[in-house]
Amino acid sequence: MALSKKGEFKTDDIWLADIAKALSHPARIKILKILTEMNVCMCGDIVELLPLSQSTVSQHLKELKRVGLIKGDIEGPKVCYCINNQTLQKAKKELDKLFNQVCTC
Amino acid sequence: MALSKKGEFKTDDIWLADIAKALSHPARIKILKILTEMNVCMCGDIVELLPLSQSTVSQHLKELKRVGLIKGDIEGPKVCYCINNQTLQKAKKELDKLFNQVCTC
DNA sequence: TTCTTTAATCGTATATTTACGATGAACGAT
DNA sequence: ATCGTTCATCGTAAATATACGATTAAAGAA
Repeated sequence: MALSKKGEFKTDDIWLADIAKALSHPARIKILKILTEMNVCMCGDIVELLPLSQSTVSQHLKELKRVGLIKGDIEGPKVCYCINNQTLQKAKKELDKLFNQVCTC
Repeated sequence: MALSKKGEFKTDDIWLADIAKALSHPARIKILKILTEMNVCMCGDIVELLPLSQSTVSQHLKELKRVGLIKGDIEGPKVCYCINNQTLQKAKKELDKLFNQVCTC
């Protein structure tokens, strides 16, 4: 693991930081758990389970979608949200890599 | 994994979100890597390796210290920073738990 | 067509984050 | 006692995040 000098940040670090940012709010962590539990569900269902307004939940969903952790399929007026396993798996792998690098235990 | 209703967020989710927040900037990810590579080092050494000012790096170190991911031992005018393996291990465990819950792959 | 449902977006307010230079405090060395 | 080194903190500016209610858009149902 070479430490590059002053230059810019590595693409990998930027990507991982961005994933971490998406996970940096308890509402978004809970949304991921809800989507797992329900397998697939609508925004309204999630609003029911969170102490937040519909517009705020929509914003959190947008952030999770931005980094690709979830997908949203439009079905008429509804939107069917679900976990995006591909990104999730990559995130898991990269986080494992970081912790294995950094953890000396 | 029971989904609690509207109420407040779970303590575990809040803690994990807070750890994720600490990891949500590439500078802080790189700092963790630097501290691993060097084992132990001063703030000045880290400033040398990042495209940020001393005061900004100090703020990032403070954020990592806030969540307990690093420790700082004062040695005269210097401060010796190092990884806090205990918190790191707990973070790894909790993140693994989340991903194992959420990842259906 | 009109009404209802669903969810995104707009407008807005407040708080937090990120960044910098300048200053200050702590300590060792001279 | 003074100087240099090291790092935290202060003051500040700009950007981003979080939250809400109100509005809009899109589609199915009446």
